Amino acid sequence: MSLPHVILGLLADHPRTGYDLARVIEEEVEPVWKAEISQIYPALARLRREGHVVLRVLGPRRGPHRNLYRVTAAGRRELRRWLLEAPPRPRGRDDGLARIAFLDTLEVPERRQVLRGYETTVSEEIARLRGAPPPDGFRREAREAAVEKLEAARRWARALSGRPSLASPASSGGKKK
Amino acid sequence: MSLPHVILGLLADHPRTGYDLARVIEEEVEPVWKAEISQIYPALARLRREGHVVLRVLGPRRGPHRNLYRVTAAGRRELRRWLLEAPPRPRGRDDGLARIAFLDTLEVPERRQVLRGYETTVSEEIARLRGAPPPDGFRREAREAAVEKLEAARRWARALSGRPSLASPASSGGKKK
DNA sequence: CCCGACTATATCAATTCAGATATAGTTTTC
DNA sequence: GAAAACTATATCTGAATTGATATAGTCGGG
Repeated sequence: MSLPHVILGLLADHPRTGYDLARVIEEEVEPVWKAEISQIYPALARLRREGHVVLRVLGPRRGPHRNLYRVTAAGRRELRRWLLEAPPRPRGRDDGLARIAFLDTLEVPERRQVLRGYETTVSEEIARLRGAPPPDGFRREAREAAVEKLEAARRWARALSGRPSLASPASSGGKKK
Repeated sequence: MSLPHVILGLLADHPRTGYDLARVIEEEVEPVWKAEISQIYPALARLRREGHVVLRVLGPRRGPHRNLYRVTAAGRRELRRWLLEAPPRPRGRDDGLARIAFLDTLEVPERRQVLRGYETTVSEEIARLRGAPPPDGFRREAREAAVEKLEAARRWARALSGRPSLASPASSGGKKK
């Protein structure tokens, strides 16, 4: 849903090849959006069909031929339209938290183990993002926001696994049927 | 990737129908994982093929016939295996933040508008989750974690939109690349 | 000169996900 | 007593996403 617009946003800066887009997305946009190279070529083809980008082939004078994509005026309009549109509800999907949601079925020591595993995964991701060179402009801000979210998750996990008892939290309101 | 395991986790509690699973996922698991009803039936069929659940048909004595699914011992083993497995790196996809990453291309007043839009969307989601009756046990904890993440995003958005200047952030301090 | 690494474009199959639609009985409401 | 809403199962289309693979040129070492 958003990939074509992420591509338009990157191309708004300056023209790029598909391969280049894949690299920039991985290095600079990644925590906020990600895409495999195999997704990018079809997306570019579609953007081209819709007239949002144009393609210039750089002949194979030195190197393999390169397809350089450039945003059109229509592409910039579409980018603008998308930016001003209200974002959809957050997707909310977290493999790590999904595991924690079903911790009831494990013994207490194993619960601790899973929580530590989640904490580790989150910490690794934070370190990875903090270690990488920060992008410029609002791409940096957006990445920062993603890190803040991860740090909130880590704080939460630490607080929970630091609790003396990891008994199944009882329902405070009593059970309904 | 995780949906079959979420289903196993819910069935570990007690047997349920597909429709019931859809309802519980939406009401109790949602911020952490979500699934349309159209995803659940195929997932159940596959779990059945793999011997992780069995199906008992409740004849249409009163009402339409209901397919009640129950976890098998193999299903519980698979659930346990998945719970103890290290979670993958967080997916990191956020439509709202993706917009913010490309704010450079807009005029300053519009940047503020987009930030407010993000803040609103996040706030609405928090309110929705806080308003709904909390689930039991670790499902409640996991939802709480999801809310913490959302609140971190909101704090970040507020801090940014409260800034007097929303000029494109230069590589702060750093002397260019 | 060959090997491996890197740049580059591209396709394929498989899965996941979203949205819509079809059917049918039951319960609630006007 | 008819309409509307709810429970319930199920399928279909299309799009998004993932992971793997194929091709081919350039560049630096050994």
